[in-house]
This record gives sequence, structure tokens and C-alpha cells, in this order.
Amino acid sequence: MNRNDDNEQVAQRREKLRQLRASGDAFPNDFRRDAHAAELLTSHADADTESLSENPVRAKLAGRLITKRIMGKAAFAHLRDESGDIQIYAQRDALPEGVYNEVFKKLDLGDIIGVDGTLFRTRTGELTVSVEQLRLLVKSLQPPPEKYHGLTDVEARYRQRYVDLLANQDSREVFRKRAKIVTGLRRFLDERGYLEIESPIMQMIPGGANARPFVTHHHALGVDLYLRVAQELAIKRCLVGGFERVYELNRNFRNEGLSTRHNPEFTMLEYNEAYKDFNDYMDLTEEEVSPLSRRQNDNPDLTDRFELFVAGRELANGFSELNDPDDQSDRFKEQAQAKAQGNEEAMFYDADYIHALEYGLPPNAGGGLGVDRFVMILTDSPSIRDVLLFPHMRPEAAD
RNA sequence: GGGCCGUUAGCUCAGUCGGUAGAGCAUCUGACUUUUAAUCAGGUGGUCGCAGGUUCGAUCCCUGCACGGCCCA
Repeated sequence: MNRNDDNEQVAQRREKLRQLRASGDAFPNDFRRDAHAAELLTSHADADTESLSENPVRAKLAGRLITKRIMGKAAFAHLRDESGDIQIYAQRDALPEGVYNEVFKKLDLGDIIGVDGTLFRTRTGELTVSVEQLRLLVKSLQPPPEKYHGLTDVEARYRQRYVDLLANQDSREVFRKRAKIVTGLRRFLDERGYLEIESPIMQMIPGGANARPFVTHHHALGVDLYLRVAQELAIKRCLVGGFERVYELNRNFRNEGLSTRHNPEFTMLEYNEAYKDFNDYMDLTEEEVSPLSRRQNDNPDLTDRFELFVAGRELANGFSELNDPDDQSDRFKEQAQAKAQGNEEAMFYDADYIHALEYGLPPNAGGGLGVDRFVMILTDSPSIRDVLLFPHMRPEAAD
């Protein structure tokens, strides 16, 4: 991907930065705002020209310059902050001497500025800030994407997410929704008396799922460690210890290929509750997504199990969990044998987990929810990369 | 892993039945004090993904590679 370092526009912007450095602090951090764009637009939605001139509303805003329309001695522009966009109006004669020509006209799209001004309505009715004070806070050295189409190149959107976010409001919205969904899942479980835990991601013995693990190395201990492939065994150890409703919502790592539905690190919610079976859990899982869900019963001979499908995609599954230490030990032995014969996805024998079961794991049911896939469905995103801020990509070819 | 498609200016995209490329936005110069994809006039900007091959000549045709997308396993 072209880094634009030879681009003439970058050179022009760098020259402006050089002049800024020469004349003072080019990266000031003393501007303080007192408003956000969208809040101003909402709170003064009903204000008309007369009321705004009778009761002037002052506002200080900071944000990125995203459009600029100069008409001689006056100009309109749009400023974008986290909340949204608002129009600003700069007049030469309303600004301090020289600011219009020496500061405003030299602004480039993408620059971060601070403005102080008064609200008014334009002829077409758009609420606008008439600027009385203007400061450049950060010079942007790279030109932003085209104002109308934004950044549409899929690869560029994933590799340079910051550009995608600053140019495409839709993309920002996906990640706002993701945060709300994750918060909502936590609240749902918290309200039902679940305890959230944080268990090790680096482990001597990964377990809880059939998946090839990533390997890393701890130098001080001189041992290889694996990145976990599931939270499940840690959660059940907590049930042995007396916590009866436990979940962990965090990252798992599986050493597998990339696709529209697979990222090597992904966010998984796993939860277990004592004295429940999988039938109880189908009800709980349905509550999480009820308007959308239909379920299909998958019926392997060995275990009670269900999977939740939404829009035809596997999203969640649940089990009545095994708590017989001898049965579990036999299964670990089978897995370890398979691993010895070359199955990279088979499990290790986890002697400590068997030891835990020997103390008594309450009968329980558990389930898992692939959070990324859940977010994909709720945001209508076709690829897991659309709901991961910084998805894994193959390295770009070296020049 | 297989099939198909894509890669051209900072961005969004045309195009060349093979004769070394265009538009819009952005940028630069000029005009313009209520514009909003501002407008008007004039300019700058390209190793046409990379490497080979065919050819008098390749951005275009062929092969390989890289990255991405879609579908399949």
C-alpha cells in the first residue's frame, strides 16, 4: 500500500508544518472545548434566526476539518468530532486581524482545529457556528480520502482502520454497536448473578476445545506456553471452588486459517451454571437473541448438546457438562493418544483438571457464544473483519 | 488447498480490438462575504501491483508471484 511519502500534497503539508514549528508550538494542547457537534444540533434544533440573535449561543468545538468552501472573504466548512459533523462559517472581518488569510486559508482537509463562535442559521436553515476564534491544533500530513465516497477499498479499510474510521461514519457506528453489545452481554449475565472471571491466556496446558494452539516462550521459566483456545476448564475449576455461576468474555486464540468468519484471535463468551442442564440453557440462550433465533438440534451420541443458529450460522452451543473424573480422564487419554499420532487439534492430558474434578464438580450446564459472529449478525456485517477494529491480514509484500 | 474476479493519480473510478493514459474529488494559481458533492477559469500530479515471456513496440496478450474480494473444500 502506498504510504504517500513522495506525494506532492504531503510535501506541501510538511512545509506548512515546518513553518508552524518555526513560529511556535506546532502541537498545542491547551485548547478546551465546551460542546460537541451533534449535541449542539440537537439542543438547538428548534432555535430560529431571531431567537439565536436575541439570545446568542456561544460554543467552543474541536475536531477535524472535513470540507472547505472558500468564497473570497468568507468561507463555509464542516467540522467533525466524535459526535458528528457541524458546519462552521469563517468571515475575514469577523476573525482577528490576519487569522482568515494566515490560518484559515492555509488549513488543509483533515487538519484538527479548535473554533470558538456563535450559532446562527444559514439561508438554507443549517445550524452553523460563526467563527470568532480559530486555532490549528494538529496539522494533518496525509490527505484524507475523497469526501463523497470515503474510503471504499476493502483492504485499505482493514489495514488502515484509522483512515476508515475518520472518513466513514458507518464504520464508526459498527464499533459503537459492538461496544454496546459486549456491555449488554455482560449486563445480562451480571443481572442473573454470574461472576465474571479473568483466567490466564498463557497456559502450560491449553484445553476446552479441539483446536491447534499458538505457542510462545517464557524465557525466565524456560518453558513453552500456549495461548488458550477456550475458557471452559478455568470456569469449571471455579465451579469446583464454589462459585456457581461463572462466565468469561475475552479473547481466545486458534492457530487456523483466515476467512470471513475466522480470525486467529477472536472473542468468546463462555458461561457455566451449577445445577442446570442443557435444556435450561437453551432457554437462557434464547433470551439473549430471542427475536432472531431459531434452533437446530445437533445430536451427537455422546453428549447432550445444542447449537444456536441465527441466519443459518452457528453462533452458540451448549452442553450438559461432564463431571465424572474417571470418564473425563478416559477422554483425555483418547485425546492425548490422537495428539501423539499427529492430530494437531487434539487436547492435552490435563492432570490438574482431573484432580479438580476429583474434589467434585457440581452438575452444571454451560455454553459459549462467538461474540464476533454475534456482532456480525446484529450489525449486518458480511465479514468478521468488519467487526474487528484491527483484523489480522497477511503481511504486505516488502518493496 | 481449488475456481472466478480485482489491483491504473492522494481518494473514487473510466480506458487502451497492442502504438508508453483520462475524468470527478483532492492539490496549486486566479475570481468570489450565506455555501453545503459550492461555482467559474487555468495548471500540477502516473514505474497502469511485482517479475518474466511474446512482439518492432506491452498498462493492454501469455506465464508466474504478491495482496485483496467472492464462492467451494
